[in-house]
Amino acid sequence: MPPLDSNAGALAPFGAGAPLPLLEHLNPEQLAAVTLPAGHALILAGAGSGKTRVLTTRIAWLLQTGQASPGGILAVTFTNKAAKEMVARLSGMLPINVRGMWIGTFHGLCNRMLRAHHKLAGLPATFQILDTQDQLSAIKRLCKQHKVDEERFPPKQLVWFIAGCKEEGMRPKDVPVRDQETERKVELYQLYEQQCQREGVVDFGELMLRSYELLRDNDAVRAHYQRRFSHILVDEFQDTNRLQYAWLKQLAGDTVDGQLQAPGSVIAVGDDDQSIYAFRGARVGNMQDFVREFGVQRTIKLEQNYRSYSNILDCANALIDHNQGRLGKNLRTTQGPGEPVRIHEAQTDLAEAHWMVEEIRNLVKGDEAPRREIAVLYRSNAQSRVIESTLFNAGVPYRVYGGLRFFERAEVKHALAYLRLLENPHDDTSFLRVVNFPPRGIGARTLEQLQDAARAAGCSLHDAVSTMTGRAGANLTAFVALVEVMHEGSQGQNLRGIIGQMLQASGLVEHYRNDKEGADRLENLEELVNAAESFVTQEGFGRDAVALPLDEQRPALTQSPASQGLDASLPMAGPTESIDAETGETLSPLAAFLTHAALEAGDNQAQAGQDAVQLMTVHASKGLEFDCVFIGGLEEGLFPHENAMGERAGLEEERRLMYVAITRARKRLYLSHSQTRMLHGQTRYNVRSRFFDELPEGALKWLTPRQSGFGSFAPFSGAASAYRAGARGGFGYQPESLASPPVPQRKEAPGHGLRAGTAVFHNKFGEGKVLAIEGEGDDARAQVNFPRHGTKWLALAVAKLTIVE
DNA sequence: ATCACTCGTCTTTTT
DNA sequence: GACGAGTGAT
Repeated sequence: MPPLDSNAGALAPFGAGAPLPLLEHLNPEQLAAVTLPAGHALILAGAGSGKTRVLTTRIAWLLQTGQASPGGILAVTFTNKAAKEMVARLSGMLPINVRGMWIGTFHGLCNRMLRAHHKLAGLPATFQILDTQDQLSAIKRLCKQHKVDEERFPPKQLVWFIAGCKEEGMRPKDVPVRDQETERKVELYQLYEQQCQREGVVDFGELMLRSYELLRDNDAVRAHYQRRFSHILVDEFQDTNRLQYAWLKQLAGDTVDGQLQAPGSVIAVGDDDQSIYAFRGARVGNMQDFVREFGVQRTIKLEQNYRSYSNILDCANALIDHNQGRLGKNLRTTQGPGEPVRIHEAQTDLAEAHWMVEEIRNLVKGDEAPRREIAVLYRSNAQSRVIESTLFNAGVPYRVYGGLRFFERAEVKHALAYLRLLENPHDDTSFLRVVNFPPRGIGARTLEQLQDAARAAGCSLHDAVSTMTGRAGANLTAFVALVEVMHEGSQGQNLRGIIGQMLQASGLVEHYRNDKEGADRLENLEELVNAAESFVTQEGFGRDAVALPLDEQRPALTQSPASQGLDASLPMAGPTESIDAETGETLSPLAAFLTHAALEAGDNQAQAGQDAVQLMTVHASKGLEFDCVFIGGLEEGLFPHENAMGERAGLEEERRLMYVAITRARKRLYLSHSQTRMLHGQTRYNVRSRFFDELPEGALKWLTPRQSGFGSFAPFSGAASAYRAGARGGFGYQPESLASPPVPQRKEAPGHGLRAGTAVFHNKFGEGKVLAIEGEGDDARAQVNFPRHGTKWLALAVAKLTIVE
């Protein structure tokens, strides 16, 4: 989409001139969605139907035609990635400063609202956000303090319980108590809330719930935002939970006699067939509720798929048709049938991996697709191990999505904990995290005493330090003094200076420098300084973190009449001055950065840029697309997963998951299953997934002979279709007899294919050159020289080295 | 305080 | 089978 021509003609109100360039190349359904008249609407956007394009073009069109000002739009997504993408595309379409617009994640926007009205929301101005790790450690601490039997009430389960309550919008008093166990949990929920309040921290669920309550309980605030946001757009609506839906309703308007009086327009974009997050509270039913409660008049289906060939879409359509209660949608394409969907049966998980790698190499060799356009998808993370090692042995570069992200790494969290103490010394979670790290002679017993003292006095650990005596007291006092010194040293410094100073003064740098395995960690700490730097400059320390857009961040449609007199940066336009008074504050760069770190964990893509095969779970693949897709482990018990097969809802979600997986592929799709698989250290004999029987035969090509109807007629089909080896030995079920043409069991001989002079790539160290090889098999080591990190000996069985061609 | 050992877990995950 | 958390010994 070319950038908007900024002459007056192009900005003429809708209908006054030639068709807008913005609207070119849209199909009729897309055009209808983009130019919907004011009013609530549901857009059912199938996979690959140009959903993001429609969403962003709609916003651009609203702005361009003067129907909305930047400040009047609220667009909400689930992930930072999606929000960024929307912002990027929008700024490509219009010469607009999108920074001050309310485009972001649910949590990001809630945070923004709470920062602006922190007093009304009952929070300190500098409240910090607990991530899941922090939340768990806060709960553990609480459990210890209240002598909770952690056998009966595992902290993890409590976290889950509390998060679940909040997702349903329930405070402790709202939770129905059926039994003693629930009663105790509710009690702990309440204690946890008190603890968080005392420490000035909120978890993710709290961010959402507080923001909802702020709107619900405060007429002036609610009225203000309702007036302000004339256009609300929601992405991935099928993934919203009850609370998020309720939050949207508050923003949209007030309810009279069960019907929402919402003058503005709410556009919900989603796909019920791609709802795969029920396990974390997503409620597809919100789509039906939305239609009913908002009195939706217009529903538009985007069924034209621009991604895949029809064989692939036929599979997707046929599969999902087995689900009940769908809103109903069928993907179509004008592309031809393309290649058949290939199906392979392997004898073992290892053989399956070998087959995949062989196919991948052929694809790359035959120039069918670059490696980055090939994805291997799996249902559970455990499956990645075999595939990774096989790829590694074959010297095929690959990249695994998911895993530990930057701001979740231990050393980074340590550093952040120090920074948080600078902002708020009463943050006990952070206090405990670093009070003895690096070690300074403050042991568990001392901390127990300190916690008792703090509880007795009803104060923070920081304030309880003064009650401690003896050597322990002296050590604690020294720590508090250290924090105080760091705090004073940070005055008048920029963010980079503050962090640099903290890294030195805390002893973190010293500690990792003395640790022989600390090099990576030191590097990550340096990276933290860089992250802070780019946060301040490029990221413009703004969208999520700053209290509210201030004057210098005024977003405006430059040269556009539409923006005149309508200013996104005035949150409190209108007769609500009493609230207005609250909004003049900005967060310090440090506080803003800490918020950013909590709200956006960063990615783990150290090796971005490398042309590598993409490995990820099916969940992680949502929203992505690839030329060639492999889906492995299509076996009863694994996909569909055994834990989900019990009830229809669970099985249907598995089927949607499969639907998501299939629709990732543009050109080629490979499905595979294995007769046996190593799981939890035991070999399991698996039956082919029922999903194979739900695909249209005409679109398939069986690479290995199909065992007719085996999946459905297995002698032991049913809930427990996966059998443990040994438990059923001698049942007459011999994998050998059912085996298809034997998969060549190639022993990966020398495997690594490295020799002196080979150019290699390492996830951490980048490109380097092999100097020497030593040992064989699992003991093989290579000496590699990396320009940036010097020469290192790396065990090939451990280090991820790929050969650079 | 640090290491070595056992024990338990093991579907999916963003914020 | 493999990893992390928690515990006990030095």
